[in-house]
Amino acid sequence: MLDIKYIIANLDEVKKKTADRKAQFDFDLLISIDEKRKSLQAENDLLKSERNRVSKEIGAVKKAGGDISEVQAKMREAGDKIAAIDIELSSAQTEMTEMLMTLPNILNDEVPVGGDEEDNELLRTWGEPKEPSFEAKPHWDIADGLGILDFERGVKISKSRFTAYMGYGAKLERALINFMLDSHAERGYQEVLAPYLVNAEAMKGTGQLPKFEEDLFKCERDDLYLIPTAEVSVTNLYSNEILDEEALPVKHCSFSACFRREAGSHGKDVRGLIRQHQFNKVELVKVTKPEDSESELQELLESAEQILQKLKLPYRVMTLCSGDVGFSAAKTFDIEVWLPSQKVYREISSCSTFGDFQARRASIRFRRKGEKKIEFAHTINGSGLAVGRTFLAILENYQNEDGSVTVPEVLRPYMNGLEVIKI
RNA sequence: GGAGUGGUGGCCGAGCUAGGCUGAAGGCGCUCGCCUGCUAAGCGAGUAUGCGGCUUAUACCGUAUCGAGGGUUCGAAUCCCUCCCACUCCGCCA
Repeated sequence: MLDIKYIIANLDEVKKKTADRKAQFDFDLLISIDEKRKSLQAENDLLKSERNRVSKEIGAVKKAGGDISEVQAKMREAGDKIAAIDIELSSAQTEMTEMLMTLPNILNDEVPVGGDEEDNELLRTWGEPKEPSFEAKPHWDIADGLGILDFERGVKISKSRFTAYMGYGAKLERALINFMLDSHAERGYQEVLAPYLVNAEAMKGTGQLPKFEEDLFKCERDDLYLIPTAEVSVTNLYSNEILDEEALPVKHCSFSACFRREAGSHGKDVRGLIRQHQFNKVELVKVTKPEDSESELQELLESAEQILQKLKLPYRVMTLCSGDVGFSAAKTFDIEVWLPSQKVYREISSCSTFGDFQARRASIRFRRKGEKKIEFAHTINGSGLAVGRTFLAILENYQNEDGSVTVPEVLRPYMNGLEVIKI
């Protein structure tokens, strides 16, 4: 959420940045609601002030045995008026907040202006895409051959886009999770295991609600939502808190299953593990001071990249353009891993800084040592990495001509020393 | 799911069946100052947040907030209603 005061003071900039995203927003309406809200409050405060003053007097007079019936009647009228304004005021406040909750974050200046992912900019590339001497198979064929993924049975017990991992498949997935968590822990990230079901407040805090309800799985009768990413649960651990400066930066790594309805992506990536309703992910989450957020974002990006480097998987890093940056983010880097079967790079991580956007929504604040003033923190997060996509990238990049898959060296300690997955 | 207890400031904890002087006693913690050879103790002062106003470095003023929402009242932490949450016991269950 943006600060209404900031919006008013920097209206042109905010309008331009919103337009760069190709987002629609009625700023005139917002401003008029805000003005209405302020004048209502001024009027209301004045009346309440008067009421408080007179009420105290009434108490004193009554105690002294004086007559209060006349003032009482007058105050009754004042009370009615206050009640009426209260209703108007709170509806203006609600209206304003609801509007603000649908306004996307302001993009950082470095974000390239562009329409869609075609306009994303290449930041760097790591590793050489290997050219196998044979025709690279897609991961679903490899997995089928090895019996490590059971797409049919996954669908049988649930629905499409749900998959069962079998045998070494399950083990490889688990190895990846542990490997990733251990790697991040070495870099100072504290591990967190948080709830997968969260309330609407948490979803509003990180920006999934109110705008993107259709993307979420909801447990209607309990009024809880399945998290689409651990970002939601981990970031919101600090909601409505005022942190000590020394507690910053908060650095967490968190494994979770993630649940996404993938509304609007029917027919996309229907085969294989690329786009599942449920997938595993190790998420990195930071809460920082404003002045540290840029360097902490870079560090977080490197933390995500090191996983691919250790796994020796070729990748590239893209700076998302204005049209492709998500609603809550101020700037985003995507890491894309090489997939030999499709000969393309596919997203495997998304690392973003949110400025104080989420912190305002979730009310995550901090106080500098010796200062009285409270400031909003900055939040940062990124996948480190999407485990399912890492799994499939390994199958494709480490596949051998005979259908077996070599286990990346760094994973072998997590696989009881297994070097090759074969039939 | 059944029965019971309870939700007050960073924490503990008064106040809540006599509704006003209680943003809220007291204690702890913390901050600053004093004192002290050092530490401890002691002494003094301070110590919630949102919104609005005014300044804009502070300060200050108004208002709201004692789980949430609503009601009664001139006035509610205190009375009434609804909901939420936590804890204990029973049941169930990993």
